[in-house]
Amino acid sequence: MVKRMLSGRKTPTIQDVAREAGVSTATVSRALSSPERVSRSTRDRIDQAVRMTGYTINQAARSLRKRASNTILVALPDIGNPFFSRILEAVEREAAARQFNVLVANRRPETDQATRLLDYMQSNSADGILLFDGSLDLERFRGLARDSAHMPLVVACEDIPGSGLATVKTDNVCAGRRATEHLLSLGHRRIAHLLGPSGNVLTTERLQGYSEALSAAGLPIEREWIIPGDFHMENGAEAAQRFRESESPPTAIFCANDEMAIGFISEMQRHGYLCPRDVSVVGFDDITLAARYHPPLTTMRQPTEELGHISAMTLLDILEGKRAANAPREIILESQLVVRESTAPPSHG
Amino acid sequence: MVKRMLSGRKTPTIQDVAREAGVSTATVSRALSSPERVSRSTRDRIDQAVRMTGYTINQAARSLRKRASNTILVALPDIGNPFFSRILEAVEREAAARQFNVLVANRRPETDQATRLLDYMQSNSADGILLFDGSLDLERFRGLARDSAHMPLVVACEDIPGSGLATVKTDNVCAGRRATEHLLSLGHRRIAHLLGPSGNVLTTERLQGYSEALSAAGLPIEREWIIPGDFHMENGAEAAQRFRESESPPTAIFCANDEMAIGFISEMQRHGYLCPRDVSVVGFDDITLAARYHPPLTTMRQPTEELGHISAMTLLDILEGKRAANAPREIILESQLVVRESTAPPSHG
DNA sequence: CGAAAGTATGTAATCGATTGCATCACCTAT
DNA sequence: ATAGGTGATGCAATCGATTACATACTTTCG
Repeated sequence: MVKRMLSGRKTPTIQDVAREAGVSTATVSRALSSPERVSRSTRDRIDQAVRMTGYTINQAARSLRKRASNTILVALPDIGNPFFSRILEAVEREAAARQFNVLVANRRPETDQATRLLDYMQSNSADGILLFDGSLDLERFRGLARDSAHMPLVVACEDIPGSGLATVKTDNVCAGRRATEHLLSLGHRRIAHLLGPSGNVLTTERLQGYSEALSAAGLPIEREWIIPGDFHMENGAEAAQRFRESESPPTAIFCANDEMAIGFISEMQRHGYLCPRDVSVVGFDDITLAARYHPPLTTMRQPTEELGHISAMTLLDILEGKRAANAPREIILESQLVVRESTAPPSHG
Repeated sequence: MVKRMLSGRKTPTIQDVAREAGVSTATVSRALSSPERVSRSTRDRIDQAVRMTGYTINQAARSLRKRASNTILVALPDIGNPFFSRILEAVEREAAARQFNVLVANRRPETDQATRLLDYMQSNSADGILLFDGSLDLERFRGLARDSAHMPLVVACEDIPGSGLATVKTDNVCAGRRATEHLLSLGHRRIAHLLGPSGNVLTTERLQGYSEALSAAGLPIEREWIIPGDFHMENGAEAAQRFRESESPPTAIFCANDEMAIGFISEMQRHGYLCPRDVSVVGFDDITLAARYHPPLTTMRQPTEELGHISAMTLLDILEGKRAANAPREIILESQLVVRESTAPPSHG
């Protein structure tokens, strides 16, 4: 009876296991999800039957009935960026350890991201969202949601002040200030800042830290040396051009991420300038390559691993009811100044 | 009737839409998935009702009934590696454009990956797998699967010769040969090779290309200068140490990826050696940073974007029945030698 | 001894969308 | 006028797991 189906059979269902073990499907279901509710002997028979049939649960059926997909959605602005892909790596690790699947949604300029993300939730494809995309209009997103109060959503890296949402981020203002203070302490007085993408909280916070440090040192903030960027290496190269064309360029620059810092240094070196001899550079993130760049990059290290790990933990805790959804908290991680060789005192004060 | 439910309501279902539009659920379902099968007027009423209720489909219910999840699984060895995260980016773009979700599964050393991946399939969480993880024991994986012949699986980057599986890869042997030939043509005679992870097809193929080139030039293959690695920068640094400690080190090295090349150069430079003056280096992949490294890296460019795009297309075509699952084909993309400044003739022949 | 509580299991409704088959109205051709 | 065809729609079974409730049996204790 059993053997004749060996070939050409369908995927075994819980019915097959029940029949094989001589119990009802209810018992099988219980044996699998709460073993302590089933007697030892029945449990053994069921385990045996599971092995015999090669049964695996049908997630779709389970999701339908339980109204939960055991899946989280990770919304990223740029998977290709090592900073985010490292975070994704940590998120995936934590999720896998807790038997959750991870869906990724990269930003797509041509698509309305708020609608897209919402759709994942409303269609029951994901139970919660881990939002790393600072460009999403969160207000609108929550406006669209019919039940935004109970939407399991953890905002990471960026935040919406006063939104009351669970948030995991780093101390960007402070980090921006410390990066700038490092340059000031080396004796630099004319310090440029290469911005992140406009409209991004990260950008404004790092800029604020930069401004605070300059003001505290009694230095003016020169509009001209606050340079637009969007986290790509190309922006660094553009900034380098502006430096080279200037009559009296700054002696240092604080870049809102490492890629731009590398783009900047690379382009300067291509034209015969040396870092840190001619210009000091501080980056942000401490991507793997920063330590191996030439010169090794001074940068504000973000706790990438932790950002991913803790934000995932927070979301999963909410989903598993280990944490009240309406008791949000802001977790702020510390950045760390890593001094390497791309910064030095200015050559002529 | 309708309005009283405005607050505290459940997610609307197809039943709600049917009631609202005064038709059966069957008609609503048809109106949504094959509009041409319902009359113009009914369709309009249904569209209207969908808007009224804010209906979105319940994917779990649909998956259960259709036995398909509209989701693909991307299995990667290392999300954090920019080479793979760029690929993932391209995959996600293609999938999103075709309304497919993307689940990611990064390799986890402590877990049996074959079982894990299979589970995604058998539990109906994913309809197909895009396999970039060269370390998976594919034979065993297919052995475990009860129905491996019909399993929608596209192998990318690596391949299993004779497996008959749909494959998208680059010409690694050829690329390895050309990278080595480039060094030979500059006049190098003692050329080291820094390997990828052992047991990986990529590794053996690139090594084969390297060996072919040396043999063709009538040069011996020195075991000592085939150095183990696993694609991490640290390996490059270790290789550098071996160079420095050698009485008569090679004048050039071909590294199986850019990270290791950068690790190598960085460590050499740290000890006062210069690239390419003291040693020429060829990398592999052409990650974004390669062009901006110092010196800019000579490397074999892999068509990352295309690898992701084409492999995703292939898998999705299979899933959508646009391509027979049993009519597999091997697609081989060309790599391209990008000569920059990390290679030069040896200083003393 | 008998009521109450506890344990193990079964029955059947349920989650929400899809689809084979049946039905009905209307049209056309012989 | 009738048979056959076509197009639009409804009915109800179905996908596979979960779980509230019911049932049967066992243990405990006054």
